[in-house]
Amino acid sequence: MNSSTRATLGVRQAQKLKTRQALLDAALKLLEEQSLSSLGLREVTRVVGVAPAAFYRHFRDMAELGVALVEESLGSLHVMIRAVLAEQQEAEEVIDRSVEAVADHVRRHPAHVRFVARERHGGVRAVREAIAAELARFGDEVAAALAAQEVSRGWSAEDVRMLAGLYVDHLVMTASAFVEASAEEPEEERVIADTARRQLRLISLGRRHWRAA
Amino acid sequence: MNSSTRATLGVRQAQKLKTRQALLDAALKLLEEQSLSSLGLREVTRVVGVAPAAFYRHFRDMAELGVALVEESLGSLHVMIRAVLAEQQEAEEVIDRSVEAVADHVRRHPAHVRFVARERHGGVRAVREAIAAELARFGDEVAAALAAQEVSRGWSAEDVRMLAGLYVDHLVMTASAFVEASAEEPEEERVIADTARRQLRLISLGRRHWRAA
DNA sequence: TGTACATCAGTGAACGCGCGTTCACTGATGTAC
DNA sequence: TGTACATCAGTGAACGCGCGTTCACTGATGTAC
Repeated sequence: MNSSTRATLGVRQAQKLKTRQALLDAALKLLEEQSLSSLGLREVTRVVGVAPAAFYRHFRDMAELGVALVEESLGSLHVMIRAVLAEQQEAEEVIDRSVEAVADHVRRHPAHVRFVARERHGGVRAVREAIAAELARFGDEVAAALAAQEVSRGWSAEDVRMLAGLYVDHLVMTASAFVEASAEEPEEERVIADTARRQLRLISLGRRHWRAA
Repeated sequence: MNSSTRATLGVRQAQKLKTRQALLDAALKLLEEQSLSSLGLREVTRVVGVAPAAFYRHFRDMAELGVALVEESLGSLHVMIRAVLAEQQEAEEVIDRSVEAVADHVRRHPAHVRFVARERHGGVRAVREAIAAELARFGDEVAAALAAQEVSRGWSAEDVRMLAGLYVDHLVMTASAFVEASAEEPEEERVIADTARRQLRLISLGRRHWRAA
């Protein structure tokens, strides 16, 4: 905790936040090897080094912790997406930068990416819904950026949103592929990046030849 | 059990297969609401109505049952994919038929589709690997079919495989979307089908304009 | 066909274990004056 | 600044419960003659 946080929140609240974060970190780490619906409250508190009952000072149950993890995981991804969208460059260059940004993001936050991939269709409804809602927001944001581009002149809003969905799905897919490969040979990472780039190039080509209906 | 099965296997083996199938069916049903890594052996045997220890006559553990479910789930999908690939028609028509086939498959086997979507990135390694291997086979098969088409003249094998991967990923994505929507309003199903068709149309357009490198 | 023995799918009781949740508590931090 | 009281994050013991796994068993089915 830095001094400004302490000054704003007081020692007690700062300590509480610290414990909360430790619970989130411990859970995220444990979730590399299992899924949320099988993660135990006691497992998490044991790693953190607090009594099991302390968990309830921060979360009602594991589902609530999961939703907090979704916010944390997709928050950082959101930042990355915004950065890529902000750049205005040649299509080819945007593709290269995007794939590199995704690869980099996965390298920096492998556990977050794995968590989202795993729980996107996982066994905890509240978490699935939180992920779906956040990915839908990404889609809207990408759609807004696409609509502003010259290539989209004459496109219907639905078509732009459809394309944005394709990009977001592709992003999640690529990130999942990276995170699952990372444990194996580094060569595989290059293959995934290369495939992702070619797929994006093909989509970009389809985009340019789309007949505005 | 029909008479030919009984004649081939004998009463005892036929009964054993029946129990095994009952275990698979019960597990699949329970997995609509949870994930494999949290599914208990006792839960499954309780639904079937056999003693917990009977489970071990059929599977070493839940992971092994999960792998059997992967075979069952992707086997039927495999049949569907083959049927679609076998048809030789106009691109537009192939798209419509494919999306309808996927929608139909999800309507017929919702639990299988949900299972694959959930466990594709789930917490059980053996099951993830079984799904990945089977989807890779689908990709190869789709690639072979694409390569045989006129449009692919001059394409490298890698590019064809890249496109096949895009199709398989899109199929899984669309199936997941259908199965998650089904519980809600039927209108949503139409929207998903419509989006899927337009995305496939855009990809098809990109394919036609791909410069053979 | 009938008999004697072998196989083996499923039983039911037992086990030790870790789980989620509750509760009254403690003691450091916060607040009012 | 100092004191008296309030707050509340974290404790530790206790609970009942369902879990996975083991084991010797039973009795229907299969096999050999």
